[in-house]
Amino acid sequence: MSDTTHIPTLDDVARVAGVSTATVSRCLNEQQKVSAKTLERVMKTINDLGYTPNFNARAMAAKRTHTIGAIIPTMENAIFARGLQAFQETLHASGYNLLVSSSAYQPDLEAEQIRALVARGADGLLLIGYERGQDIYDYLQRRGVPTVLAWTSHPDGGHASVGFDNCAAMRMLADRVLAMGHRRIAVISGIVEGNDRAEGRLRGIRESLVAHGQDPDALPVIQTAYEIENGAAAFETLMAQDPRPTVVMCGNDVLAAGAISRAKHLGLAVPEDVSITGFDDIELASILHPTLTTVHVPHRDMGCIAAQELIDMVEKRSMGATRKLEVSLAMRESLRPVVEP
Amino acid sequence: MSDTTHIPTLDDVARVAGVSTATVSRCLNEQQKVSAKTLERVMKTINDLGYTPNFNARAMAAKRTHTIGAIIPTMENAIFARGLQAFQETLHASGYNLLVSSSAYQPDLEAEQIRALVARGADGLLLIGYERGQDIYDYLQRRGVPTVLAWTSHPDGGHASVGFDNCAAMRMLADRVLAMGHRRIAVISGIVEGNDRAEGRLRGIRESLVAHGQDPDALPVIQTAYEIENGAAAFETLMAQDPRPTVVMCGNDVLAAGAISRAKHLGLAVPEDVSITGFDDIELASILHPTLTTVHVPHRDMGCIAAQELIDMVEKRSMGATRKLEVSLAMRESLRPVVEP
DNA sequence: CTTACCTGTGTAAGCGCTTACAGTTGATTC
DNA sequence: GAATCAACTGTAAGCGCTTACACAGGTAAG
Repeated sequence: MSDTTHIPTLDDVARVAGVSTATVSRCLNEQQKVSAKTLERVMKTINDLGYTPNFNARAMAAKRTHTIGAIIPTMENAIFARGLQAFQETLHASGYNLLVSSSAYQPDLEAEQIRALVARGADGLLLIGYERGQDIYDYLQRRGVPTVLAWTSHPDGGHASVGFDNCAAMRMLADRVLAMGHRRIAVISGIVEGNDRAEGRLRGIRESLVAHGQDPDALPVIQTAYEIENGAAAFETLMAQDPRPTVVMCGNDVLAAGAISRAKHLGLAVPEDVSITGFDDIELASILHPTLTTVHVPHRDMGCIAAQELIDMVEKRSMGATRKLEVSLAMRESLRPVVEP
Repeated sequence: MSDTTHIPTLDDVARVAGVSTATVSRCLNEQQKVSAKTLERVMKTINDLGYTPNFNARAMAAKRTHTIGAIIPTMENAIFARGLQAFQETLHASGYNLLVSSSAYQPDLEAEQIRALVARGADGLLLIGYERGQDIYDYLQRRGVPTVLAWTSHPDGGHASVGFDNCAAMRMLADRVLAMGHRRIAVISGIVEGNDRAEGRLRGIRESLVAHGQDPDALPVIQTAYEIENGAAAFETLMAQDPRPTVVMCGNDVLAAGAISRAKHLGLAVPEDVSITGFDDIELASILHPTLTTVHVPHRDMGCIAAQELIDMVEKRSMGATRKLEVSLAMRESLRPVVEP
């Protein structure tokens, strides 16, 4: 046996089956255009030879890849896992494949990955949030790549998007916190720069303060990357103030998990000594001790709808709509009313 | 402005810059073969035109993609996140891109994705575990695709692999559990069928029991998919036995997190009423309450080494070695000695 | 018996790159 | 001054597919 094993091509199949390459191609892509007899013979040959179509050649000739690209800010924690899973499942059901990249919250890396996915021939793209350079939107438009923005709700509906209003959502939670009598609020926020979701959430708290006659500029805020350890460190810093905050509102559940963990180390009881809130309602939120009060985001719905929207744009060249989903509060143990002294 | 915007190709660049396509290609791939003057002019043209090379055409002509594929069983939880992140970073540093798919622990889906990645021209593959059909290994060999197996240590070193001995690792933990006086052990295992890691871990416990003169067949075991909720449900079932186990050993940290959460709901104190152990030492393990005693796996090292190994195999056509990493016990609060009655 | 049409198949022209090979030029050597 | 060579650059042949178009043969309609 020679070691120069030949990888079978469509030509090989055609030759062995005694038909033209066009017919083999039709057997693969448009079976109804081929007679039953020919189809059977060709399929048998394909099997015998162990032939697999070359994806790149296919993409090149057809100018279609049935591939959708998605770029998410991080894969390290579960923030996007559930939504992306639903996105993937919906795509798969319609015969599309998903290619995922992580941008590590770096705009230039995201730009690079967008170009890479487009260069690979992605039929459409899913991006998180709306805040990015106009040049990127121009590029996407020029290349004619349908794009859906998720996890956000674009202020002026210039783009197709599926998400929710981060600001209004967090404001709803802050309203509740204030209604419970909390007046000394501190915040652990994600990095706001270049992240419209984090910015919106923080703004929601400030707006709520204003509506309740509080001074938003007096609000203690620490911005930090979404990692458990960062949440823990920020919590400790915030609790060193005098007087201590009665509640620490976190930009997401991961930061909140860090805060709760550190509270325990510091000998602080949650919620007796200090209340803590999160955002996202990932699985983690309900197994923490205490269970975490947070904003519930319909991740699976978001993923499904985004996929449907994108497929529609790809196949019908439609414009793509703006879909706004409702969020709700998940009231659990980690938040409770201020006790009068 | 017409709406039939043309996407610039290498030909366009060549024409505008007044050189041949070969020269443009050289500017992109082997700059040292081009004169400084030509290079500058071509690069300027590329910029002016906003040209991006077509990945598929490139892959086709060069028969190289600088892309590595990885198929992991799940993206839903963080089990593989850290290792994969390290894998990705190491690849990136050497100019390779990573394509990730999730097989959802389904062997046939994994097979399908292997073919898909090979069809896309992946230069190499990372797979988790060694247990899969011989046909897949044959296929990979025939296509000449270098492959590294990770998260496992293949019994007979027929394949390149980077991992650890799941059986020995879990046995080490079980030895410790037994040394602490526990005799009523129960196990929440991952699904063993088609998962050599889960099988090895379970076997490790049994081997330890035998070594300590216990009957391995009397061990209560529940097999379930790696999800928090499943761990919780299994825990409740196991604790319904009479007499109750004094320790519940879990196949990984995710199951353990579910067990701890359910223990709280049932009013059982951990570790006072029952000890719980995990496996993997993901970030979650140290923020649980109580903190989780588990087996620490060097995920980052594993990812880095796997990447280096794979690149070496791709570029030097080397055979690929078998690398076995050491694991250690992370002794935390959730496990404690049995208290004499 | 034409004419028209439908079904199934083949021919061949690309898709946008890379690269072996073949020049062309100017500098260097004897 | 001819020969040699190095440094660039161009020509053109694919890479493995899809698909517009052409064509053959059979059926139905006039």
